Amino acid sequence: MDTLETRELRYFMAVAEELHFGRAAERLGMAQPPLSRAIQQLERRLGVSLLKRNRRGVSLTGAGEVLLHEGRAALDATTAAARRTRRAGGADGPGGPRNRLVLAVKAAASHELLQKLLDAYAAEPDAAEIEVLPSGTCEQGEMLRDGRADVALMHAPFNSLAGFDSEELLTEGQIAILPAEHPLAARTTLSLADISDVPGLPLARWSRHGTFPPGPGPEIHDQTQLAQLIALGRTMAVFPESARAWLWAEHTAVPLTDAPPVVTHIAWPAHSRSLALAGLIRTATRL
Amino acid sequence: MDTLETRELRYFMAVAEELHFGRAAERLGMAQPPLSRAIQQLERRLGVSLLKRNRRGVSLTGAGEVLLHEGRAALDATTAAARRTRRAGGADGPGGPRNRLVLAVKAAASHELLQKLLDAYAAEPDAAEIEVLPSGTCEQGEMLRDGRADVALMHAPFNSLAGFDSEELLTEGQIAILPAEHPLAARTTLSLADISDVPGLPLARWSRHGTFPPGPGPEIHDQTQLAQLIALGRTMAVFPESARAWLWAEHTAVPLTDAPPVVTHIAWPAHSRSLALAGLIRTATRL
DNA sequence: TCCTGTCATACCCGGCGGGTATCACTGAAG
DNA sequence: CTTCAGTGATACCCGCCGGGTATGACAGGA
Repeated sequence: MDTLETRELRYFMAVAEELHFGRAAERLGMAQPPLSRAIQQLERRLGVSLLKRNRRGVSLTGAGEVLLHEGRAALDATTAAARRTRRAGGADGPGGPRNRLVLAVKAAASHELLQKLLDAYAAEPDAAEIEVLPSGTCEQGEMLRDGRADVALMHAPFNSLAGFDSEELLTEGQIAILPAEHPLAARTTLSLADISDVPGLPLARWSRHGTFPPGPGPEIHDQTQLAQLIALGRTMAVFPESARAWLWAEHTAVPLTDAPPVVTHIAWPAHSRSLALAGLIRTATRL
Repeated sequence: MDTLETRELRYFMAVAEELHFGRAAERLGMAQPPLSRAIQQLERRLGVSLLKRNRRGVSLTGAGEVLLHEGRAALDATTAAARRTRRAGGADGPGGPRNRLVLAVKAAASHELLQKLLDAYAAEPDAAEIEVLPSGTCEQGEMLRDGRADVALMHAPFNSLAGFDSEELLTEGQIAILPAEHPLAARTTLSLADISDVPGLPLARWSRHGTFPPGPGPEIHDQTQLAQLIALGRTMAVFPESARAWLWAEHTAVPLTDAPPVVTHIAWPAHSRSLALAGLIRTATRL
C-alpha cells in the first residue's frame, strides 16, 4: 500500500535526472510507454504529483524534488546493503567469519599516513584484510554511502563528513606547488591572494565526475599529468603539505599562510557495527 | 541483476527477526511456501547464503547479519523517502511551495525551550508550519531515520546523534525527584551512589518499545503516572533540571552532583536540503 | 498547414509472485 | 522402535502485472 519498490525508485530517478521519458527509458534499457505507466502508478500510489508534464518536456514538482533527494539516499542505502552483504558472503570460514574491509582513499593522498595505518593495523592480532580502493576526486563519501567502501580517509574541508562518524587523524597546512623557475617560487610564503590570477600561471582544475569547474587553468585527470604541467611551467596547484613527498626537482613548494588547514579524518557510516572496523579505527586514532 | 527489491528486503527482515518462516509469513500476511521461495531466490541472486536452516529453526549467517543491519537502514531510507514525498505533496500552492516540518520531541521534555523555539520561529518571515510530534522514550532517532519526522530535539547522552547533523542548544545538570517527605529530600545535593539501592525507593523504569529494563522499580508509561507514584512515595526518578517545571507540591528536587550533564540538540538527517529546515535551525541556534 | 518531437493510451503476452497441497526430515514422546 | 508434531522445501496451478508494439493526442516550429 505505501511501500515504494526499488524498481519504481530507479525509474523515477532516471526520469527526474533526464527530465525526458524517452532518454530515461533508453538509459533503463526499456521502452518508453511502460516507463510512463510506471511513473503514473507511482504518483497514484503516493497520491502526489511528481512531474509537471509541460508542452515539450518535463519538470519536477516540489514533491518530485523531495523524492529525488530522498530517493537517492534510499537507493544508495539499498545498493550498499546488497554490496556489503555480498562482500560478507561465503566468509564464514573455520575460526569465525573472515572479515574484509574496503578502505576508500583519494588516489595519491595521505601516502605516509596510509602506510603507517596499514602497517600498524596489520600488526594487530586478528586484523581483517584491508582492500585499499582508490577513489576519484572527493567521492569517498559516495563510496561509503553506496557500499563500495566500508571506511574512508577523508579530507576536510574538501570532503563533507555529514552523515558519517569520524575521527580526526592529522592536520596540516597547505602549500602552493609552482614551477621552480617561476618568480613566485623564490618567496618563502604566499597568500591565496598572491596566487590568484597570476598572469600565465592559472590554477589547475581537477576532474569531478567527468566535469570540470570553470576557469582558465588546464583540465587535470591524474597527478602525473599535473606534475608534468607544473614542471613545464604551465600551471600551479595547491595541496596539503604532505604532497611534498611527490615533488619533482622542477617543482617548488611554498607554504600558504592563509589557506584553511586540511584535516584528515577516518570516516565510516554511522550505523556500522563491524568489529573489524572498530579495530581499524582504534588503530588509526592511536597513530 | 544486482538490484535487491524492497519486497525482498521486507521479506528477509521479517524472517531474520522472527527466525521462523511460518511466523514471518504470518507477519507479512502471506503463506509460508512463497516466502521460502523468495528467500531462496534472494540468496541465489546475491550468491550468498543468508540463513542456516538447522534441524528445528533458522539462524543467521554472517552475511545474514550484515543484511539485517544494512537492510534496516535501507528500508528506513525507503519509507522515509515515501513519507517525506507524500508530505511534500500537493504543497505547491500559489506563492511557492508551502512547507511543513515535523519536529519530534520527547513527550514532556524541554517544554520551555520548545516554547521559545516555536515562538521565535513563528515570528520569522515566511516560517513554515511546524507540526510537533510527541515521540516515545528516546525514539526520535528512528523517527528521523524512517521519515516520520524531519527534525528533532534530542538529548545527549540518551539519544545517539550518530548519522545526523546537529547543533547544541542547551546544557543542564540532572536532578533527583523524590517524595517530599523522604529523608533524602532534605539533602541539598546527592550523588548517584546515594540514590542507587535506596531501600523502599527504587528508580522508576521507563517503557522503551513496549519493554522495560530489568530492576525492582515500577514500570512507567507516562509522566503523570510517574508524578503520582513519586507523590505516593513509591518511587523516584532522575531528570534534567528543566523538569522542575512540572514538579508537584509533594515532590522535592535535589541536584545530582555527579550525573552527566544533559545536552539538548536540534538534529536532522545529514542529507537534508530544505530551506524551511535551515530557517528553523538558524532560529534555534540564536536562542 | 504540415511535420516533428513528446508523452499518453490501447492492447497483448509471458513470467512470476502468490496460493494450496504435499513431501521430507528430525526430534521428542510413548 | 514407532508415532506424531513441527519445521522448511517442493510441486503445481493461476491470475496479475510488468513489459513490448502500435498508435493517439497535442503543441511548436518552419
